[in-house]
Amino acid sequence: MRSDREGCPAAAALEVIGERWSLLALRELFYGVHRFDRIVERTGAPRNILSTRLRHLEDEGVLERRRYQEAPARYEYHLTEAGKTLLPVVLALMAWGNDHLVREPKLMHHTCGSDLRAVTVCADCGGEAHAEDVTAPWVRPA
Amino acid sequence: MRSDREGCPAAAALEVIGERWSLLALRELFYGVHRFDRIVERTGAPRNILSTRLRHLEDEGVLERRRYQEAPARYEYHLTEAGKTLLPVVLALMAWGNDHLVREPKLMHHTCGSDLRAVTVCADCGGEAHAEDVTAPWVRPA
DNA sequence: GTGAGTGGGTTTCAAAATGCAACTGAGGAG
DNA sequence: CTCCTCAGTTGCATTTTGAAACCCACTCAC
Repeated sequence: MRSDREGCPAAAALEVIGERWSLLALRELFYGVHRFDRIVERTGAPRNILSTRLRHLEDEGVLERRRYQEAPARYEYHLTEAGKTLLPVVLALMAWGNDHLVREPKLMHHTCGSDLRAVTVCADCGGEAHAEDVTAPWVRPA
Repeated sequence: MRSDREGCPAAAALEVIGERWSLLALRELFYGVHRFDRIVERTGAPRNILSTRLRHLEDEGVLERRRYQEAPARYEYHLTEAGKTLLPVVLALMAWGNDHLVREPKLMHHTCGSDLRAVTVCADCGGEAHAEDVTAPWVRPA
């Protein structure tokens, strides 16, 4: 990752992946779609914007550009290890959209065999996380 | 929620909470900060932008405006039930920022007594979700 | 060898969103 | 009176976005 930041981790994360189209591009990488033109088609992002987003994500160490062909040089985009750990963010977003927004919920399939209903839990006790668990120590730098 | 949408649930969710400052405003509501001026101070959002964001989130049914005083009429913002279910999104973002971005990780405390390390699991088997669990049926409407 | 297609972009330019600062308006405190 | 609080709104300059066209190096079909 390029730079350490101060303050709230959520705000820091949003600086990396919070711009329009960034998360949709990441979604495609999780889907296994790695090529520029395919990502454009599937997200609907303008080419020039997607171009700057991908560069930003690369700078932040979330994804890497791999040359898969010389002459003419062609590249594909792949998640780094840090990038792969963004899955919970994408999943949480999908789960919420599934539950509250779309007409016909899309099914995701877990490797255990059942439909994936993603929940966020405490790694220690396994209990679901509640709003009361969040306290507010972070004020932006005065 | 106002309107059913088509296509990818993640994209639909981003239409609701994906604009700049929206998630930081929601973070504050989870913290228990409900007043306009406090949210402005703590997020750093421009007042006019925050104003439009809050109205949008209200329209989408994520939060509600409550009058807490007459003459002069004063309002505070509270999460609706649908809004409260956005916690996993905020938590996932925080967890990732904590792990990859900030210099000194912030601790969150779970009600079970230990530090909250949020993980996303399958509700059925309890196993962690992997990228392989995500398949890609959603192309944007041609 | 010419014309169309592929793939990963960049350029151009107009329209839209953002952000800063100042202002408003109804009251309360000193 | 005068200053302060709170929840905004207004005006205007700056930034970002987005649609469309273009570019370049190559390959493939004719």
